[in-house]
Amino acid sequence: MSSQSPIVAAPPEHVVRRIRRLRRGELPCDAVELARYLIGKSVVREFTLGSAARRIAGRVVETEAYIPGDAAAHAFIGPTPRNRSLFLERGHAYVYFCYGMHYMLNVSAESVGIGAGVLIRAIEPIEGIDLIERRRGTKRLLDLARGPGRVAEALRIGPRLDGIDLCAPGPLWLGTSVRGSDAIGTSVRIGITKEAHRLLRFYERGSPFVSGPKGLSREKNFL
DNA sequence: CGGCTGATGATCT
DNA sequence: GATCATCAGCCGG
Repeated sequence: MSSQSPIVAAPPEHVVRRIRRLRRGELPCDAVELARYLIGKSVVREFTLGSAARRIAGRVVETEAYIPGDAAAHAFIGPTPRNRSLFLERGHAYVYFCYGMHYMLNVSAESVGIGAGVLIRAIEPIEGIDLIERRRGTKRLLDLARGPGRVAEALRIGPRLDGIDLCAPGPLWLGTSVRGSDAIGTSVRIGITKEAHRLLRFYERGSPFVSGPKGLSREKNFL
């Protein structure tokens, strides 16, 4: 596989329509387990464009867990106005602004009052690809949502979605997987300096939609 | 393909 | 004033 266009086909519309919203009870009540669980699941964005209802959906292929007591986690310093969504019951969105220009989507983990989350680092676009291309300003499929900043831009996620329930009907929710997922690889997390040795990044093995240095997503990381 | 860097602003010390 | 859970663009091999 080189720099040529990848052999990846989005599922046809009738398959995509089968996505069912995940109930909160289906989400593991543990950030690490949740991070693994979310690989292969769907993220669905619903919004109106002009007067038309539109939908964008993707398949999660890469996550990172930020666990209680983790110095690299935003929740580590305790609740603040910025990170309060991390302390919500599992399955809520924590959206924050980083590096002055990117938003990032996390799914709160654990139970109420415990600050933990799962960063969605990459998704494979499966529905509304034309809308994503327009928003992202590129037609390169692999660049549409590879990396957490790109995920948020692809899904039109901004500060207004911070704190919303991802297990309820609304503009953004988690759904079942549209296709069986491959084995899950593990590695250190990307872009942090504290707690850098912890193996809390998870990704779908072999997926070209996964972000980060190639060496982090190789065979050797499969346990 | 890999490595480097400037952009750009909220949050916290 | 430093520190970011980043990205696009540019440069070299």
